[in-house]
Amino acid sequence: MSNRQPTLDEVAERAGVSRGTVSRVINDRHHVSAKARLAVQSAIAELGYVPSMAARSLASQRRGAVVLAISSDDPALFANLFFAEVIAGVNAVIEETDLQLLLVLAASERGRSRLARILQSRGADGVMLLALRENDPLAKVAEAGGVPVVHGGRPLDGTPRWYVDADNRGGARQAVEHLVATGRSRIATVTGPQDLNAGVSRYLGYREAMALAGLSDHRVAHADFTEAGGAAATSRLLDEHPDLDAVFVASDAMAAGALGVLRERGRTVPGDVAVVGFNDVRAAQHTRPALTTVRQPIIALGREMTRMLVRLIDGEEPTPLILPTELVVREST
Amino acid sequence: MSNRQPTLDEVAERAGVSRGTVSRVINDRHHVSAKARLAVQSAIAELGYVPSMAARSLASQRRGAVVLAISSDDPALFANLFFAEVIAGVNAVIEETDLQLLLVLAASERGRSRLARILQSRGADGVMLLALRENDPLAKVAEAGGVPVVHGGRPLDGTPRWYVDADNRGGARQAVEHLVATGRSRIATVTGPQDLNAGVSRYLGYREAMALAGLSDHRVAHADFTEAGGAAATSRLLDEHPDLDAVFVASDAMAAGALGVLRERGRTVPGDVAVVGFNDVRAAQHTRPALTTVRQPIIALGREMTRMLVRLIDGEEPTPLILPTELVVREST
DNA sequence: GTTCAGACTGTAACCGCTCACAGAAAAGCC
DNA sequence: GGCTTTTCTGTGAGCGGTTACAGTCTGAAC
Repeated sequence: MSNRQPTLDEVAERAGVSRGTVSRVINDRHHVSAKARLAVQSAIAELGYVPSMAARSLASQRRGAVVLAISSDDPALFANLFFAEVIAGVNAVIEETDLQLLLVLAASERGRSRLARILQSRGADGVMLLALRENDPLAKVAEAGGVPVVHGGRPLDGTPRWYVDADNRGGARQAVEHLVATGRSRIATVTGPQDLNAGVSRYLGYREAMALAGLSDHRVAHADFTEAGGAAATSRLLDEHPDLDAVFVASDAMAAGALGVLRERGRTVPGDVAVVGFNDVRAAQHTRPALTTVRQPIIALGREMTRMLVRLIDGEEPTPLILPTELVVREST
Repeated sequence: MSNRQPTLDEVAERAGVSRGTVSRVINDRHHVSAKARLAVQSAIAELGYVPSMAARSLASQRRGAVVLAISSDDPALFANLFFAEVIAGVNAVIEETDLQLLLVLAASERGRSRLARILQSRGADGVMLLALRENDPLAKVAEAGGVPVVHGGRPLDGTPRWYVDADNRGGARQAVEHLVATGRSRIATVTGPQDLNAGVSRYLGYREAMALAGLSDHRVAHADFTEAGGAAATSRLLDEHPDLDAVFVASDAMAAGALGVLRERGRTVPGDVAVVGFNDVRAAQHTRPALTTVRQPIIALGREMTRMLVRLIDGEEPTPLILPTELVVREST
């Protein structure tokens, strides 16, 4: 059944031309007469010819594939809507090209060496990198591969040449400004991990907005982007600053935890305390009260990373991109 | 910087042997003297040699890659923890091999033809298929590729030769038996879509358990696995069968909807009505009351699919696999 | 001391495509 | 019509491996 696929030579013979001409038609090159092109095209159609990736990439020295490397291989961490949405965005662009998408989950040493092998075996024409912590060795591995690397989100240490990031700082500022505008002044924040750019930038945005509004920004608790962490941080916040009337929580998961603690502690939301989250994950609509939050264009992040990488592969020189965020006001403010 | 990678010939020369011998060492074949093997190995280490995927797959006619095809390219649908967890499981096994993982999101015609191209260009040694609805054309495309195909979950029409599935029927039966054991007898069910195997099997399990317990299984409402659908179905159920004292809901998302409706209608859970869900998504712990549910081993699903595919590629003949589910009792029963 | 099986090694023919180069055909010019 | 350009086409040498085959070398058996 699995009859040998036809080869370029068979197409050439059938079309009555030479191998070179068929190759030119396939790769849409100039210097092919209309007649020859037509003959080749119909031969291809009749034979159901599809060029062999392997032969093509051996001869041309490019691979026709890119890798999406995610710095996480703990299933619990990877199993995260964020990644799923990024992948959806990446896929949307990949589909328009004839590139293939290689997925590498690479937080461990093992995963990293897999990526290194792929790159060294000329296995990909480019890399997209996601979710890097401070000093993540994955970045070095990727950069050493000799192919373009696009970062999703800036790593904390140093700014890579090419990246796409959400406007974390601006979004945080927006959120806090909204709180100020609705009459809050003793505004606290629960931050994300401070070894992650998103954590730092959102905290920075909070401080900027507070400074601009002439408010004190000392009501701070650091957490880790998880629901439990958010709950604990909120608890500390209430202990230390019982007067707070609003809290900007740097992720929706943490905000869910915060809402729970506020309820337990007898504070009404948004009556006593207004709450703003960050990310706009689907669950944000289902908290009670529904969460006001900053929407991050995650799918667009994936899409734009991929566009940027494709441009790099084509030899262009794109510039880094910061995607705008958007405040979504619901019931919690 | 991107200095040409060393080739096999350079390794051969440095080791003072022929190309063939180097190849044998790399592929761990017999008939290589210890001396030659050692010389080659150190030459490889010194040169940092990594074989070229492209050349190797051209010559050997295998690709060193498998594709995971997901029948969904609507970002909203794909952005689903289910898929993320499957991918995590797949990755865990892939990491142990030297296979690469190609991801194809293929619900549309375009996605499907991409998969077809990959297979026809001998771009993969095997395919894993996920989330097929009745008559999903993706299945045909995959089967036509001439490489082994492993299904994740049985499609509704026909049983594929190789698949891994969760024990949907058994899990449903377990759930209902639990309700019976805790003293319920007027047990209703909200089903999933009946063009999806999971929907049908869970309904079947419900009916089996009811029959075994000698109870009537006529309290049924069909829905679509979404929260809104589950809410609407529960509403209908309460209208038509106000006497029900328990409901087995075929997914957690639908169960969340059901809990909302029950609360609105003034029924206490589990006092008046016990509720069991299915899947054990993370959110199930956060509903109020926390949801009793059937845990599906999603990561294991990905893992076992991949193991099965690897065996097939190695020429073995694995048998289909049904993974056990597990009842997780929380507050709603 | 032959003979011979068996372990090792080298050789060379592919695998299916790309691409630089050279030759042929067509077009443009005087 | 001859000559130069320009456009098209064929040719052949790789790309970097795998693998069948043939040859070499060993030690054991006779």
